[in-house]
Amino acid sequence: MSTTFVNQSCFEEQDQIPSQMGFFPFPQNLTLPPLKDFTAIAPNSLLSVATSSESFATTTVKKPWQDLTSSFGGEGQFLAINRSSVNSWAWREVADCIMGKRSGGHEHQQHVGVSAMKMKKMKGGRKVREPRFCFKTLSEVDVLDDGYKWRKYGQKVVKNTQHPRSYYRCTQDNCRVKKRVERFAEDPRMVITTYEGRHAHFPSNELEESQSPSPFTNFFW
DNA sequence: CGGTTTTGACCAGCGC
DNA sequence: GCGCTGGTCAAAACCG
Repeated sequence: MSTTFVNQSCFEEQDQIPSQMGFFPFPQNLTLPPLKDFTAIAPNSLLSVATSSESFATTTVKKPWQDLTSSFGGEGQFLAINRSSVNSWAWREVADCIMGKRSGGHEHQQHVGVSAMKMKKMKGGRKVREPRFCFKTLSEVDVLDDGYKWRKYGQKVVKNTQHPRSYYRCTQDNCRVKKRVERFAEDPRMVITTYEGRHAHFPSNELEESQSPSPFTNFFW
């Protein structure tokens, strides 16, 4: 099973990040709030989404974190992107781009730049690929707390990089979601996190809390 | 003692 | 076919 092309494609896309773009530091304390329904991502991070084996899109997160946290009722000190495939401005931008139905709506374009490109085709085109997305975050911590429990099952030094790539699998039974974590070769301050697959359950730390579930949890990653 | 991490071996895909 | 590379396995080590 070859799984090389997604990452490579993502990396190619980073050339399209505006050179003047600055990166905000990822907050040190990830304590509040827990990232139950959201995946933490710093402003100006690069978010790449792959929804099929055919294509993926990359969006640069530029919206001030205040806008997002207020619109989602959060109080945290960091930007969070809803994992849902709906109700997420960034996700919609990406989805529209992939579906090729990008239309007039210029409001969003003030905040988000989107680009998309074709992935390499699988040989034979037979294999079905899990949906996946990856994003870059400026962080001293390699593994960001996303609310799920992960078990490390491998580590590999990839070519032309000093930092190893780590492989994690969701510990939940019957959940085949995987993620990769690595340092960005051109800027080791940045962490690239790639998720593959969809969780068939809620985040583990959500079960321990008696809070009412978020309206977004119908579509979790 | 059970779950997690480490780490070398193994395997499959790809390019030459 | 062969070598390179990335992804996974699995046994041993580690840890609470």
